[in-house]
Amino acid sequence: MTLSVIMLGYRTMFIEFDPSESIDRIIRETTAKSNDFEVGFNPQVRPADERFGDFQANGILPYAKKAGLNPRELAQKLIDLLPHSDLWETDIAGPGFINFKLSSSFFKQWIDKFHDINSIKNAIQVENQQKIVVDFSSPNTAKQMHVGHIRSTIIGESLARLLGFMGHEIIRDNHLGDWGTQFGILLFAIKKENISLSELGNDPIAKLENLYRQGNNWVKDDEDNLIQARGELVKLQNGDPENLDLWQKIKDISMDSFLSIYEMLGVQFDHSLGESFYRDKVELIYEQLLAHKICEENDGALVVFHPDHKRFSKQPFIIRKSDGASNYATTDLATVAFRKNEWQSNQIIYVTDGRQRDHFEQLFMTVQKWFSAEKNACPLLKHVWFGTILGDDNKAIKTRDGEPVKLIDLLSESIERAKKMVIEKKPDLEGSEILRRAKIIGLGAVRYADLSQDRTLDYVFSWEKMLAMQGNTAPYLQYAVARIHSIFRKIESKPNQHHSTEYPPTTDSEKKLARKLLFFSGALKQTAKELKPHFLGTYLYELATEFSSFYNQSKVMVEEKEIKSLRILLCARTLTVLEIGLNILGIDTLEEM
RNA sequence: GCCCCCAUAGUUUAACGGAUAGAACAGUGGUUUCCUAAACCGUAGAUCGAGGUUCGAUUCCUCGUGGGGGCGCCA
Repeated sequence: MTLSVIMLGYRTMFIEFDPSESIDRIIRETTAKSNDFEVGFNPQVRPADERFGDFQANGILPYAKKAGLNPRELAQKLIDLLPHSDLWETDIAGPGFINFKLSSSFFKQWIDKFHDINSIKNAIQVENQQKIVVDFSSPNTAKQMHVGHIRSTIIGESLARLLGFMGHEIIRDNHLGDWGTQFGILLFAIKKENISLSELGNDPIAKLENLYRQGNNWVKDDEDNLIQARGELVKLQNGDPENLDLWQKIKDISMDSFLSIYEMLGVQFDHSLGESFYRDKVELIYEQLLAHKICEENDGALVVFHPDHKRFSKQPFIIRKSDGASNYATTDLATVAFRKNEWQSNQIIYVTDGRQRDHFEQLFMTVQKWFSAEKNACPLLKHVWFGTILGDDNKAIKTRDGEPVKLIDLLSESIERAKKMVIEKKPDLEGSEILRRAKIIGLGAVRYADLSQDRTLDYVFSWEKMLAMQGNTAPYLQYAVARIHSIFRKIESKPNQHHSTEYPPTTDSEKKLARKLLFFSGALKQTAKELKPHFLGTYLYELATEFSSFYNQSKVMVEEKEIKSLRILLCARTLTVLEIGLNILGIDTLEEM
């Protein structure tokens, strides 16, 4: 084999979807063969500030410090050892950073190679595929979905899409709250008022919710009522036919109302196994946990203490109430076992409000001890928690009269507001088209508002902000997509047609756009690692900004064929990346806005 | 009382222990015979306080201040 063949080999071999992996690999291979570095040297390759290059390797600094070497000299040694490549230039900067500046040849080959959703998807597949249950949304039956459920639904769906895109097997499970105390209260109210469930009118779920609220007041006012309500729950859980029948009807009414919302949001569950599904699986939990001495009787209840934990050694995890009824801790335990033993899942992701962190910490600790005692491999358990949506007053969002905001009302208002924007822009559009666009813009805006910032933060709900055309919003991203489509209409071509170019990115705006495209894989990986969709959102916003800049500076429809072909290619790639990214966030796009 | 989370421009926020802390909105100044100006380009402005670890701290540790949340039969 001649040298030129080897070089050619490098040239094609190293164009990977994630350029930082190429750089990481070549550094590791090089240092492994050198006496100056220990095996396992970590190059710490990161995207670099534009001023310094495209990627940087920071690993020399800590390594040199530990080895008592001069970092700049060591960096120079490494650079000298690296095989010559026409894919990048290197230099040493500051105390010992190694900067990699990718060549125009690299950019050109990269945008040629990752030309559609399939090539990108193939390139991002994980090596160790997992079977992951994503437990999200989880509304309570007998109540309407309200804003409190939107974050779980939107974040959960987005993570499910991302992990699925990366090659994991995803099971979406809607863990309905259909077996808890609220049923005791509701059944009590139904009986007290002598209500017939088949005569609730055209908004049955709203009627039930009012009834529940009324029941809740009765229970609060009078101890006897509370005892009666708890009694109804115990009867239900013991299989009382009348209560079971009522319960089933309530569940059906609730599911109808949930499904209409899930349809709007493009969410489909593989399972909706609520707490009730586990009602005959809780006895085994009590037996096993008692047998392993993981739980104990305390004040009539069955509780788990964790002596090895500073707080949970005293704060109990109640798995059976003193009246004998199960609670959500019980069903959550049974649920883990079911997902592991029946579905063979090796990972479970729970998407809930941050206020449940203690519960999940206790649950996970208990599960680990339990599985260990049973000699069963414990699935990886992750609690993906999020902050609260706040109103103008910086308190949890409520309607004026203090009621929770119904999710359907919120989504409808967003669509209404988007409709006004669409009509203002294109007054002559047909009504159905106005509505189609309004849905995509309005629902996208609500979704993106939730996904664009760190999920652990609370955020203040603002129509003006989420529907703004400027700034980090869904309409801005959708507008970038629409403009790209517009270009393809003008040049009478399709974005998904095969486009190629012999001309590398050259001008400032071409290079910057191409450069931003290369960071897509990094954004996906970081989002998956942290389970935080805002990393992807921030990236897409930066890409859209870069595109808008390019759009203003670099006209696509130019005479020079080479330049035109390159710019068409950049537009097509930008569109592909934006569409993949937005789809993962659950946001639809428009060809025209 | 115990514990958890948060604190970055006027406001909303980004930053996997790395270089001169990056944006957006609101200010302010500009760009349109040109693929959607719902856009783009300038400009000004920030790490709660005090210690510590580190070659390097918005990031890690300790203490303090301020805000939010959780702690026995709700989920």
